[in-house]
Amino acid sequence: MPRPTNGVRTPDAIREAAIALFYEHGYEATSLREVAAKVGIRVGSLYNHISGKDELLSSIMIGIMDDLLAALRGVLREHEDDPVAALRACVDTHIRFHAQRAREVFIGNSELRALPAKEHRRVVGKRDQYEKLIRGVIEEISAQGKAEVVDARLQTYAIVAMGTHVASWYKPRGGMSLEAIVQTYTELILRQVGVSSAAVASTGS
Amino acid sequence: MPRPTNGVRTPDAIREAAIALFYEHGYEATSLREVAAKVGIRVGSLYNHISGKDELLSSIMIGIMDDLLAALRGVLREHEDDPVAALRACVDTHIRFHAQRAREVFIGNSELRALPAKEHRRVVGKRDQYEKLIRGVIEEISAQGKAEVVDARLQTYAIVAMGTHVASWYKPRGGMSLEAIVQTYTELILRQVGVSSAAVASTGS
DNA sequence: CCTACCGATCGGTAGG
DNA sequence: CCTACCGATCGGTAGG
Repeated sequence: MPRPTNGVRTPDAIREAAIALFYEHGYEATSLREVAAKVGIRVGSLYNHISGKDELLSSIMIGIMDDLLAALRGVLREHEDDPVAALRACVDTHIRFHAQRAREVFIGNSELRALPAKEHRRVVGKRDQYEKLIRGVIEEISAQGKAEVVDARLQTYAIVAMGTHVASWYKPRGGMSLEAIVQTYTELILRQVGVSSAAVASTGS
Repeated sequence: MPRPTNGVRTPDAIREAAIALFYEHGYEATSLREVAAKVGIRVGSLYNHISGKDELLSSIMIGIMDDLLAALRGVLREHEDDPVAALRACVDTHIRFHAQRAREVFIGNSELRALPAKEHRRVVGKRDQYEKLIRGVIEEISAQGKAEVVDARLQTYAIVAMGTHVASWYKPRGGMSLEAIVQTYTELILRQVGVSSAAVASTGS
């Protein structure tokens, strides 16, 4: 029965503290005592909210993948009829998500090996689903003759890699606005997929 | 005075064992006892060859960056007169290096935060140099009017990100040959930089 | 949510 | 290169 003295629920505070510390020092290098200290409680009290350190990591990693998948699915539903517009929306969502939730995304990519086997498979499975959705859009564009696709799998990887990379350097108060980053990357991706100018213009921003 | 009983120098064996374990479990999750066991000695004996766990990590990370920089500089020297050919060579070297030395590259990207401040700065400095070299090539192509550069920094990032990503999935016995991966990524990068077909053809492989 | 404690393991050292 | 050991810290638990 945690006291919500400051308006923040203890489970949320634990999650936020864990994200900040796992991001900054890594999962293995973070002790539950540090997490507890950041929340303002003692280590024993953590166990009223979590079952263990690995479950804390698993919930963060599965949560971020679920949110990412949900965001992509939502965006695809809005553009079922126009794959070029869908690709633009995918890139937009992908880059924004990776920039805005950079810490969780970074954890998701760097701590996979720290997960128990079962949770490892779940996270990898969700990542595969995500890639398959983007790849499907690229193949649709190709099937409509609106792009010159060389290798849909590698071209999907190129998109994924950009997001991961953005998450590693983007800072909200950095030199470049998120809008500008999204716009530039969208342009690069469209070039890379070989979308013709006509197709771009017909759905242009 | 280590005995070279099996033809492998103990320092090399320690380095190889550390790379394998840091890659598989991470730096913090790897104990020096595991490293020693893999080499076939006891933990105390490690200290005849290393000064500490962090120095072991630092030497791996600085070593990989030095090798990567040297490879890129060598390739640039061969194409000083033709920036489009230089870019092709950069991508070739970048992808091959990241595929062939995937474990070290992965460590280099995931364990930066585990480095002492001084070594952290050194590694980041070398990475900045690397990016600056690639960016310079892109800007040269742009200055010669042979490409449509949108943002040289982000386009450099896109190249770097692909290599990092390749390092995360490439397996020598995987389904796709390294040759095919290099060829596809080169094509994608050239598209992305906006190199005109004529310029590509004039230096085509 | 706290105090007090557990066994296990860590990086590193002494001395040979 | 080995044995034997150090203090520190870890994740987790008992009992309140």
